[in-house]
Amino acid sequence: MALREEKKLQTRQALMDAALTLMHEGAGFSGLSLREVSRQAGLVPTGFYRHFSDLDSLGEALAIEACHQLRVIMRQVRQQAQGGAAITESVAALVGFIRHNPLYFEFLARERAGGPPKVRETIHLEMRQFVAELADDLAQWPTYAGLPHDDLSMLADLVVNTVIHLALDLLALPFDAPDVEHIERCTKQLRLIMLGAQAWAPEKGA
Amino acid sequence: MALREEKKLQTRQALMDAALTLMHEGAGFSGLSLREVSRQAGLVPTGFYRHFSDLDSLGEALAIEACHQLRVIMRQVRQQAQGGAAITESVAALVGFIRHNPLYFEFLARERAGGPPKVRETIHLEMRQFVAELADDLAQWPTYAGLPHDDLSMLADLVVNTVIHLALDLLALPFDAPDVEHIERCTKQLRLIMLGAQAWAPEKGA
DNA sequence: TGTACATCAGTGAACGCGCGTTCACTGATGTAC
DNA sequence: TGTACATCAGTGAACGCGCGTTCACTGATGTAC
Repeated sequence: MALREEKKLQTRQALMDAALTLMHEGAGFSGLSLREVSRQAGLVPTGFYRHFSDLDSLGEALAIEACHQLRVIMRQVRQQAQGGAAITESVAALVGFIRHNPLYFEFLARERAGGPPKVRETIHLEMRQFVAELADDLAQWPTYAGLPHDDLSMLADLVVNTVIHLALDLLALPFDAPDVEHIERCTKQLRLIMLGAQAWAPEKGA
Repeated sequence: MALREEKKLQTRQALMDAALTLMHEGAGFSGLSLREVSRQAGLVPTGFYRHFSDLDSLGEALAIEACHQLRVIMRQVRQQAQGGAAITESVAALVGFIRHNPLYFEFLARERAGGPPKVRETIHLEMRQFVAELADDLAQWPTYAGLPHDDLSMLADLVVNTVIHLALDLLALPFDAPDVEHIERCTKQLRLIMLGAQAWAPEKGA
């Protein structure tokens, strides 16, 4: 029962890749058609139903997988950061990951606001999870240890936001365009946020 | 030639409103059809062509109008801010505007990342304009007067971003849901950013 | 003011097309004995 | 190991439907005289 199962998973992945590829070229997930995606995956339209009940279901699978990938990346970046790397290096690492596998990031960035309700909901829940994890991390730092949970969450939200905005900007550029400007701006913004947090901490911790 | 022209403008506006209404209920601009929009506007499909050459052209018109509205609002909010109002009041004013006319904001927030290329481009250009205007404003403040133009632009970008994120969150909520939490978080974030900017200013101005 | 003509926003029929979904099928893969 | 049967990923024909777009039209509004 191994060979058959494996081939099925491959086809399923081919469908997801096909959707991402078409979205990259076109007008977002809502603009896709079941036949178009199946064709791109080298599958006859009716074969689609062996893997997903409809297009929305594929959309949810994409949202879940994209969030999973982002989570893995965020964990690595955070581990680097705990190893003492500065903001500059963390941002560079994130940019590397984005450039390495851009299609899932593009999906997240575009459908977070513009996608079908179910997809938006899935992404939204995952994002809250990221923010919570980052807030827990920040609580470990001596500078922010005294902050109430609410404030840590607010800070983490601001950081995640700023980074997502960088991702959006990078994905909007052609693949070979110079991106130094955007990366530097984001790095500065994060440094400014951290300065703000330091000024915020004693004020609130007192 | 006044009556006819006026009626035509009314129908054009009806088409734009129809598109916004359908987008609010459904899956974004890419999910709209020309016939659907025309029907919602009380117009026969072929009548659409008297006003727009195709759906994308309507999309561009929506982008331009939405940006125009946002610009007007931002100007008012900034004038209030120059009158000495604190961040809290500025945010409250912005929230009021968003709640008062949410559909154009929803269009901007959703299609900024997820829409067709032309629409994204239009919104992107307008956003850069906002950021530039805000940067000019900030340069008037004594605290930031010494900052280089790049840093002001970076700061303005961060502020605009944070506010847009608030708008996205508010629009994702049901109309009558409690939004105090989000508003407070955004207000805190802006205060933190301003603290960061104050710490940043002498560092760079020296 | 009245008349004859021009404009043009909105109509309605018609077209070919890609869509999502159904159904019965094929044949390779997996299982039982 | 060999055989008979079960499973099920992928096929291909067929359907009814809404789509975008064309075309010739109608009749209210606007203009010239």
